[in-house]
Amino acid sequence: MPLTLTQQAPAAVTHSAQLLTIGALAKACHTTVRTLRYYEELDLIAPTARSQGRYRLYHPSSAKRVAAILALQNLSYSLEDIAAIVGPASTTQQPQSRQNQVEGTRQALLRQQACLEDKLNSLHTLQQALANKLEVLSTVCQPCQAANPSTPCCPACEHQSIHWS
Amino acid sequence: MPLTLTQQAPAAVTHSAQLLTIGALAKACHTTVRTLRYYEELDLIAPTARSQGRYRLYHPSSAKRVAAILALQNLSYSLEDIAAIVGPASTTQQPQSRQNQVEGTRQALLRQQACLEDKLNSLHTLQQALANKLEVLSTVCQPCQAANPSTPCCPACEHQSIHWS
DNA sequence: CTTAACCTTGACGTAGACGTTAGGCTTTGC
DNA sequence: GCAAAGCCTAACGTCTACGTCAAGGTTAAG
Repeated sequence: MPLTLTQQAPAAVTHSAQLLTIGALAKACHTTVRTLRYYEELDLIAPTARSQGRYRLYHPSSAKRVAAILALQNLSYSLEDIAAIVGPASTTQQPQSRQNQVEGTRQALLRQQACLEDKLNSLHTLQQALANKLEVLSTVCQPCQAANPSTPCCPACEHQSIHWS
Repeated sequence: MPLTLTQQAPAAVTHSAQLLTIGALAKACHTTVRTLRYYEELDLIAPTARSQGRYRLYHPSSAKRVAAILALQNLSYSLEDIAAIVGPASTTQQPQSRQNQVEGTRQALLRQQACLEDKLNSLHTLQQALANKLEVLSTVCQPCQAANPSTPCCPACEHQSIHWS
């Protein structure tokens, strides 16, 4: 949700409110303070406000964004790719028209969906190959165990490149 | 297939044979010489022999192993994980019993299958979530475009965390 | 025999994603 | 009002997976 900061430079707010310090946010997201600051450097997130003492303060909803970033990282997207997917934190802060917001989100979702499809495809291919190999291994190859280990394995193995070694 | 090197220290062989130089192997695998040497440092591969001038020489079947490594990398496995999957090149060189070979391969395949399953699961979950979000976006959220962009979006969006921003 | 193309080891450089330390201010709890 | 815990900026360190010289030896071709 828009971190509604109607454009005033991050106000010096008392820590009291519902806002989280960076440590609290980190804990909530099971990550580290350093990581969050690094994300800020890359414009992936931005504090909702700053305390009088310049502490970063975050709206609890920021956790969602952080969670999304971490989830994408788990899928081995680079932070650069992730930035392209979730969009920069800074422009995000600027109030856009709701229409733009919705469309932007939609585009991002579609991009992500496309990447995902690719990954799933290659993984499925690999899964197929793996299943085949295991099958051959337990049927054709098993009987040939008596052969000299330094000779090539059975033709079926050869053909399907069962052994890597 | 076993790189049959019946234990003699890599013989000084003339380049002539069926063996590939590192450059040729690299080209065959669409990778670089540096990469292959790096894999050797990590004990992921090893040359079949050396020429008189200490050139690395590889049996063509080495390409399969390299291809396997590259394929796994493509799936964003770290080289360390890959080493665990395909096993070290050095011990692989030692002739084992065929039984051990088969069993080792089977174990490796099973390990790889388990990893793969995990990845596929998280990807599928994400895919589901994505589809849901797109659905909500085009049904529930679309009508609410007139609202003030700085207010939170519709409850459906809120509930499903549609917007990251 | 010479030369271009290729290979050798060694070593330093790089980009991404943080970890860690230093020196110092802020906030909270008692 | 004071200590402990937490946060600040700045900057250097680290790990992975190579890229990129450098200085020199090796091979295949003509």
